[in-house]
Amino acid sequence: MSIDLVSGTLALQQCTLFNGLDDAMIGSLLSHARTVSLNDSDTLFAQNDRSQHVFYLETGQIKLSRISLMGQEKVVELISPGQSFAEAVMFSGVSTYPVTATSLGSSVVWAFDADHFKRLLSRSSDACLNIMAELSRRLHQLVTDIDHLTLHSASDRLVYWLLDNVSDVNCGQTEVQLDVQKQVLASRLSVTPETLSRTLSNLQKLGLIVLQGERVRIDRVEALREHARRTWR
Amino acid sequence: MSIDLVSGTLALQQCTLFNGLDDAMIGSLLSHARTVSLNDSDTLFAQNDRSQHVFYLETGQIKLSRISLMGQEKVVELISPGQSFAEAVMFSGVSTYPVTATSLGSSVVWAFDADHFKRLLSRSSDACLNIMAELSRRLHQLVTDIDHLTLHSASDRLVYWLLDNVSDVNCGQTEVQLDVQKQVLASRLSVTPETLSRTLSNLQKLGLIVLQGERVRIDRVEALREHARRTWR
DNA sequence: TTGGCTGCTTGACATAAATCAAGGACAGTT
DNA sequence: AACTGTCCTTGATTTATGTCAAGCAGCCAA
Repeated sequence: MSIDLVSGTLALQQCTLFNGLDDAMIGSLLSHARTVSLNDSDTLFAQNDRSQHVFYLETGQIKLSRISLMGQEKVVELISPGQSFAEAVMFSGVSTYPVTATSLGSSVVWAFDADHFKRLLSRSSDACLNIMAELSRRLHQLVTDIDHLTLHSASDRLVYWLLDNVSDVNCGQTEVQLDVQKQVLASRLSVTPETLSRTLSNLQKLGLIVLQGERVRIDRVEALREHARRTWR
Repeated sequence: MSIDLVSGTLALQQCTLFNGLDDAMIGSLLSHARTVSLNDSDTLFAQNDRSQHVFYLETGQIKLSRISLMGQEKVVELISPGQSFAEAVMFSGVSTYPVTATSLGSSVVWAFDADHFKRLLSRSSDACLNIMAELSRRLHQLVTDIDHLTLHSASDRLVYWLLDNVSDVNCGQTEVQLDVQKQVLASRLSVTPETLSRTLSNLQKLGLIVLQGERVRIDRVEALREHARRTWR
């Protein structure tokens, strides 16, 4: 299905991957793009599939994961609406996706032809600089991830994730919407669902959070932050 | 100190970060560059320092590490001669280094002005595409690192590292030069020096490697590879 | 209601790796 | 040779987290 030019342009301009491109370029991209509708747990592409597209998530949620040699799955990243993904593959010379993209719930993504995109970029170093910025940000994010995964305990990783995902802090009190299944979050944090469950209830026992089904209430954000800082084990 | 134009150009052309630039551009970069000589454990820049340069390592070895809130150090990357580093910061808009760069032994690095470099890039989308490729490669590398750090055991991580660092395979037999202190390697692999020591001697007991001081001999590379594949725990 | 999903929690147990602590191997210096 | 420092190894012990297994809660369909 094709995408409405006006609303499409508006959407892409908000996305770091595209915002160095002028309207004509975006228009050209959109006219070659198509939308893909996915149902829950549909895979958009699998690890080692030939990579020919760059994607933008319009609605829904996409899980990027890797399957290890032993068949274990690890969630590498969770994509939210408005984000682009699979752009790094396009430049790296690798011709297959290094991860599997699965839809959580139903999603709508836009697929852009990678070669076409690259040709456009070769005409705009402005856009290139933007993309380099985006790639660099992701690099830093990954370095921080490694940091958290290796330097800190399961409990700390959870706390960092919670603090990174607070929607809004009002006088030190806030809520976090877990909008993923706990087992997905567990994989993202590299712990088992069991440990995540125990860690959550432990934090509750400590009076740092209150569990309310899909949400987690944090009464004293500072106290939680302090906890992560102090309990380095 | 300034850098010889001819040998400098030759060197930079070998480095992915620079090989999209034409000779004139490289010349311009070199004329603004300066060399920095470092002694063992000198720091080139520290985490949170203002970032103004991009670096190329001529000789020696550089350790990029992060200090966590609790003062623990984690080695993020080891730079070898011929590699560039700190280029991601330049694009990301962040104005401080996210890691600390320390010299292991004495090193010589070339420092390039980041703004000057960026100005050159804005005139060559060819060079940009090259750099994007390089950044993407690093992204994939980091994703793989996370994979190894979280999906596999300490022993597996060591085996992967050894296999990644074999110099040359002759009829299934080869050697790995550990050219870093074991404690640095341990940090890179996110284990304690004690565990690394035990793991190494355990692999030796299994007849998979032979320890020879600074080097590790691998008699049957395939057997080692098989070991990592089988012992998923 | 009943039954059958699927996801979450909880408990008992196993284990890899960290920690704590001591000793050994070198290399450099006096 | 003896001293000193740094790095590495080895052993004993602890601990966080994974594993296995059972039970519970919510949800949908028949």
